[in-house]
Amino acid sequence: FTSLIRACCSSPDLLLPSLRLFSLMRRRRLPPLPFTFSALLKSAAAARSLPAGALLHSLALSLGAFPSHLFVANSLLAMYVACSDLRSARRVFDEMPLRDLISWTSLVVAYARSGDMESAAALFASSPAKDVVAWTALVTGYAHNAMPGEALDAFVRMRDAGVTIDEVALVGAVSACAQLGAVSRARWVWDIAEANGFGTNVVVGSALVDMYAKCGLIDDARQVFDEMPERNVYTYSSMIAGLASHGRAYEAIALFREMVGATNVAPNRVTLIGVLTACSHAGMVEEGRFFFAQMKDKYRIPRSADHYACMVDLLGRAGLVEEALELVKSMPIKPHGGVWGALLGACRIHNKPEIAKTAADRLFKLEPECIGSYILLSNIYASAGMWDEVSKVRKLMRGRGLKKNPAASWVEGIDGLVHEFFAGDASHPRSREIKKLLEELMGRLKLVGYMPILSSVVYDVSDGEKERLLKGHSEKLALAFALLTKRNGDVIRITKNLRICEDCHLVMSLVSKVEKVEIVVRDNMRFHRFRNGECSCAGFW
DNA sequence: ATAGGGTTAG
Repeated sequence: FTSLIRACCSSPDLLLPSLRLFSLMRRRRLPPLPFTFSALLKSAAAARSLPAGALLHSLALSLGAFPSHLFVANSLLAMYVACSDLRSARRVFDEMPLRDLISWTSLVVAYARSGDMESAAALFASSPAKDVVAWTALVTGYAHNAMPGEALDAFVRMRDAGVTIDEVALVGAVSACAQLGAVSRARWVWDIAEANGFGTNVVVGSALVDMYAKCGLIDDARQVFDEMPERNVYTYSSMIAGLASHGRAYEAIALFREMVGATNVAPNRVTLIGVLTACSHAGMVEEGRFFFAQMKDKYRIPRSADHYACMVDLLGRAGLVEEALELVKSMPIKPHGGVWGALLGACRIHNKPEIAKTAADRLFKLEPECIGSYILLSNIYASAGMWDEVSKVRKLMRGRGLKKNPAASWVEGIDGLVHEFFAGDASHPRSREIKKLLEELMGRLKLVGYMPILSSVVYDVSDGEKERLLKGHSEKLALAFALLTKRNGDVIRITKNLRICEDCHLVMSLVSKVEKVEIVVRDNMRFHRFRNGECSCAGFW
């Protein structure tokens, strides 16, 4: 019976059969083994069924399997973690008369999944022993909670502690590098993967593809992809999304065609998001419509609100803002913030204050705390010169206690350190030189026809003041610093937390030509690669 | 016989 129940724990659909086997076993008066409970609890965990888990918990108590058996207690703990019931997990942990490393690690994971990395780290620190799995739980916990710096730090400490790194441990570090987007650390992690032969592992390889793509090294991502001995839906989805974010839509679509035509790897909803984003970032409206139409029947993928958001983005970016609005209205499922946000973004590009109002009103209800939509709406009104409306939006923001998060850019220096710049900020030690270089650079650009795009400034101030504000944009400061410190042949890589503005985009293009330098900017939307006066985004961003 | 893994969207 126990073997049969164990065979059921692989699939969430087999929870009921395994419970039925258990009751049959009880009717025949066969006493359950501790392993029987472990197997049953694993089924409940796989099905994420808290009711079934709690029932098994009380049965284990009454039949004496818990808390006396460590394995059963650990299985209970794992079940509560899988069902994201942190409190019950903690209670089981506290009631255990004996705990091993597995119990400690399970609870670390429970706290990490709940987003409480402080408690997770404290628990990890007080755990009496730490093996590679425990360390990995800490590293990936940080990575999952958008704390990539801490994740890498923990990874380094794990190595220093003399723990042998395996594939799973490395994946956490790779994912952290993807979030950081820092090239030198990405190379370092890749070296570790190579040295240990981990690159052939599908999960590590897929993570590396994603990491290189997010670091702006799309050709390296492709190389890792091409050299992988085995690829699955994650690998393809990462590569397609990476190509999409770099504006290489044709390659993304070609890869998708290869995937569905020449492999046994079935695309999923994430893959299709990559494909639709690729179309969007290249203005390929007809192709996007085609893939969107094919999703349900050809690939058996239901169209989610996320897919609609991609379509709204695609249509809206291409100037079909009214059609995008009609698509939202025709949706069979409830549009979420992403859908309205895409519409609002389109209104910004094509100056549609009325539709913007509709979209923003929905967003203010759906995501009242999200600052982005207020700023977008206010900027749309500002470009239309509707200053009264602008101040109304600003007032609304103030009333809700929302503060704009400051624009910032980062660039990795040759010292390997990441240098941070805020808009109009003079705190960098080399700020004077940066400012001087910018002045001189702007002068030179003007000789080749550069005119500052004053409309990129959304404040109602004089033209002179607008030009001064433009010069202080964080990505320009980062650019100047990079020009000041770079070696010949270096690619300048800048990361920005917000979308790059039109004026900075123009300046990057011109500088790439005048200074004969390649510049890669990662903004919050995508990558821009500037070479010889041209950007890979071809104006779509 | 129990613990740790990769992708997406304004």
